[in-house]
Amino acid sequence: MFQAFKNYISDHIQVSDDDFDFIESFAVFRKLRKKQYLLQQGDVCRYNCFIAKGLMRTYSVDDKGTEHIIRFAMENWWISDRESLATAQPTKFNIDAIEDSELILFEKNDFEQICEKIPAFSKMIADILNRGFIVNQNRIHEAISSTAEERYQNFVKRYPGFALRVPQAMIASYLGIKPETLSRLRNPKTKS
Amino acid sequence: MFQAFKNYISDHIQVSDDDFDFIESFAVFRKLRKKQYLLQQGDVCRYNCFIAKGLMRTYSVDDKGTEHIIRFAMENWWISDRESLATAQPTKFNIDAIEDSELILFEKNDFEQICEKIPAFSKMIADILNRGFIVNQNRIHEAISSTAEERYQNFVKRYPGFALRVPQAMIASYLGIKPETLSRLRNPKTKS
DNA sequence: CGTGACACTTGACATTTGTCAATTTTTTTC
DNA sequence: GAAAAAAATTGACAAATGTCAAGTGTCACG
Repeated sequence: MFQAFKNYISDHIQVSDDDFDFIESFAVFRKLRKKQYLLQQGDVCRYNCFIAKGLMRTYSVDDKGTEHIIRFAMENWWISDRESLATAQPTKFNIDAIEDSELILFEKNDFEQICEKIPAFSKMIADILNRGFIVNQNRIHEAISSTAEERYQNFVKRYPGFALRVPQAMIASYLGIKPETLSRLRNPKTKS
Repeated sequence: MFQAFKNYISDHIQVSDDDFDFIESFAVFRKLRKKQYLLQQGDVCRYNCFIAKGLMRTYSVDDKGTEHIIRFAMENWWISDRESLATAQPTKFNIDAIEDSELILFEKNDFEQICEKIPAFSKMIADILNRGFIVNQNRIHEAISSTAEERYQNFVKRYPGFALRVPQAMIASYLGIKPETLSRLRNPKTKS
C-alpha cells in the first residue's frame, strides 16, 4: 500500500530512500469498507490522510437528516478536515468511504515533523493547499454565478472520474440541488 | 502608510527592525480612489497586496454584464488573485476599490524572498492561506446547504463591518442572489 | 437649495427548484 | 437467477427566486 504513496511522492518531488523510510516510520495504514467512517461529526480530526485506493467524501448532516457533500476525494488525493485539525475543535463534518478504500494516515505532529525535516515535502503540501484554495474559490464563483445545469455540466467535465463512480444523488448533494432536480436536468422533456 | 502594516505584522509575529527595513525595501505604495481598478479581467496578477486602509472587492463580469462578487476585503486583509499569481495566466476577475483605499504591494518574487529570509513571516502567510481555505470551505458548505435568507443572516453576523459599508446590491451579488430578492428578504410582507 | 445619480423598494408575473408520493430501473445479495 | 434493496425517474403541485418595469428615497455636488 505504501508503494502507491511512494509513487505519488516521486511524481511530485525528489526524495531519498532515507527520507522515504523516515516518512514511512510515521505512516498509519487503514483499510475502510464502503460506508465506514474515517471521521464523524463531533470528533476531533487528528490525521492528514492520503488515499492510496478508493473513493471518499466529506459531508454534513442537517437537522432534517439531509446530507450535504462538500468534497469528494479519490486515489492520490489527500483528505482531512483542516478546520478541526488546525483548531483541535470537534468537526462538523463526516468523512466516509464511498468505495472500499485504503488510506495512509499521518498524525498531525508527525506530519509537521516530516514537513520540517523534508523541505521539498513541505513545499509540495503548501502547493496542494494553494491549489485547494483556488479550487474552492472557483467553486464559490460557480455557485453564485451559474445555473444548476451549468454547474452539473462543469462538474462532469472537470471530474469525469467522480461522475462515473459516484451515485447521482451524491452529485446532486455536492451541487446543492435535490436528486429529483438533477434527474430532470439530465432527462429534459422533449418540448411539446 | 507603512506604519499600519508594521502594526499588523507586530500583532502576528516577532520581527526585528532590520527585518522590517528589509520588508519595506520591497513595498510598493498605491492609493486608489473609489471605483479604481487594482486588477482587471485579462491582466496577469503580479502582486500580493496588503490593504492599509479602505475596502476592496474581487468580482467577475459575465456575458450579460452582471457582476459576481467573490470576495470583499478591508483594512488588514490581503488581496490578490492567487490563481493568476500562481500560474501567470490572465485573471478572470476584477479587483477594485469600494472606498478610497491605501495599499501596499509586494511583487511575487520579492514576496517570496521575504518569505525565505523571514521564516516567521512565511509561517504567518501559510497560516492565512490555511484559514482562507477553511473560510472558503465553510462558504461552500453554506452555499449548498442554506437558504438565501440564512446566508444573508450569517453574512451580517460574521461580517458586520462589511454589512455596514457595502451597498446592498453588492451583498446580494456576494450571496448569489438578485438585489430585489435581498430587499424582499429584509423587508418581509406582514402577513394578511 | 435643486437636480441628477445612485440605491433601494415594490408590484405583477415568469421560471426554477423543492416537495411528496408513486413507479420503474438497476444493483446487490443470497 | 430471484428477491430484496438501492438508485433513479416521473407527475402534480408548492415555494423560492428571477425578471422587468415603475416607483420612492437619499445624498453629493454644482
